[in-house]
Amino acid sequence: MVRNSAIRRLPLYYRHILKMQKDGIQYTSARILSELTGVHKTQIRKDIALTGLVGVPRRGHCVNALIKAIAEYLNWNDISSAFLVGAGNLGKALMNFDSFEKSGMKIISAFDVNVHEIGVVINDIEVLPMDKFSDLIKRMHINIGIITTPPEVAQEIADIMVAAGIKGIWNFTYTQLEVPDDIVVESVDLYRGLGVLSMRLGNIDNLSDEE
Amino acid sequence: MVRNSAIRRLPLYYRHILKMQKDGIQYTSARILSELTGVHKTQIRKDIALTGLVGVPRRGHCVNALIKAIAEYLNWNDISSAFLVGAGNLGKALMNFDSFEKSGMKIISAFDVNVHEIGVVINDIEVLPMDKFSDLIKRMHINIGIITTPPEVAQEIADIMVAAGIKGIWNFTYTQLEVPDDIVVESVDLYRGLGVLSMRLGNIDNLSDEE
DNA sequence: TAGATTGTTAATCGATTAACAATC
DNA sequence: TAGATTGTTAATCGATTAACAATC
Repeated sequence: MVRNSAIRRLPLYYRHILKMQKDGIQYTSARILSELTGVHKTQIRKDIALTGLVGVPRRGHCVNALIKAIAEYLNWNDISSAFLVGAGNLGKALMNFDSFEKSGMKIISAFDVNVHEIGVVINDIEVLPMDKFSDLIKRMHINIGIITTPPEVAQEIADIMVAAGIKGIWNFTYTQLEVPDDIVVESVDLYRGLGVLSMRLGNIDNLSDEE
Repeated sequence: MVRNSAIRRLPLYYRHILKMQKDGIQYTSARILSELTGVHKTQIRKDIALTGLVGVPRRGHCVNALIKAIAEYLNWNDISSAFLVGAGNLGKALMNFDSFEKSGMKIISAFDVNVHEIGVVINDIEVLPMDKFSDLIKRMHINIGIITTPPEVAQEIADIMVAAGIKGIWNFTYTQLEVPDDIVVESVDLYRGLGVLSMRLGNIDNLSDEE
């Protein structure tokens, strides 16, 4: 079983390597990537090894080959289609992220229950009424469901998505979704990061008070 | 040094305990929280111990005391003021999150370079021109800077924030910010999660192909 | 060749889980 | 009392880092 922590580092390397390609650099090494990202060089070697790419001693890795290997490993070449549910500001923000397509995902349509949002087109993505969701998702080959609704309805939406045959859910609410084991769920819980920020800032204040 | 991983779990318990309070439940236990969150019960005991709260054998922990202890530990009681830079959709989405105030942070003003956004008021937060940023931040007691700009300008904004005396940065771009050691940075990099989702979905497809 | 880098194995570190005495 | 839960110490697990032979 490959560890998620390794998979999470690969997009980081990827962006730096992409920049190197743009700058016309042909070869890079674990040492260089380590300096750029702060990740230990042995870690980087192991992560690259996951992709199956073999490097050249004394020269490092070919930038073009690295890009290809990482994109292939992360399955970023064949793009999954996604439906987004909840076309509020957060939903709209995601619809505006063009570069998701470079990361293996394309948002095809958005859905909302709010009549004021229906018909709105953002970045070529139309907001449709929620009651068309199940019908459309079965007809099209949609793999990913994105949930940007209020937390109270997240589980309900997830259930609808699973019933419609979705394979992966990107959940932007703090609700912990209950889904079958074969469904991949990736959650972004903003409050957890905010806890760290708030807690660490509190410690700084307390320290200076003690001086 | 307290581990970030523990701090990240506390907001999770907090929400479940808050719900218990709402439902009139007076006592809870590590076993119950474990069932709700999926976190191991010993882990939960250790995390609660961090807050300094002592439980009652055979009964568990008092819900009200737990809420108080976690909020205090995460420093969620004294609310830090924040300035947000980048009033696009993502920035607006964050401005609309009222519940951040319950998590120790309040967004006071937003800033943007786009003249069309200036003057816009969202959820009582006004969007001001970026050139007023440094002046205002020095006059008010602002601890947190939120970056929801395009990634290319994130470092520049971070530099301005640090120069203006900000103590913590919540970074929503994938740019890896370079800041002095005493600045707390919490980053939300959407692409890293998308890598996991895409990669795991690819494996599912491959597995079914092999059947 | 000399030296920088790879890839891998071993050691360390930290986080998670198991075990268990103490307690009400 | 009996039994469920706490809090803590010990054991395990996994991830990170160090060490080093192989290579061009």
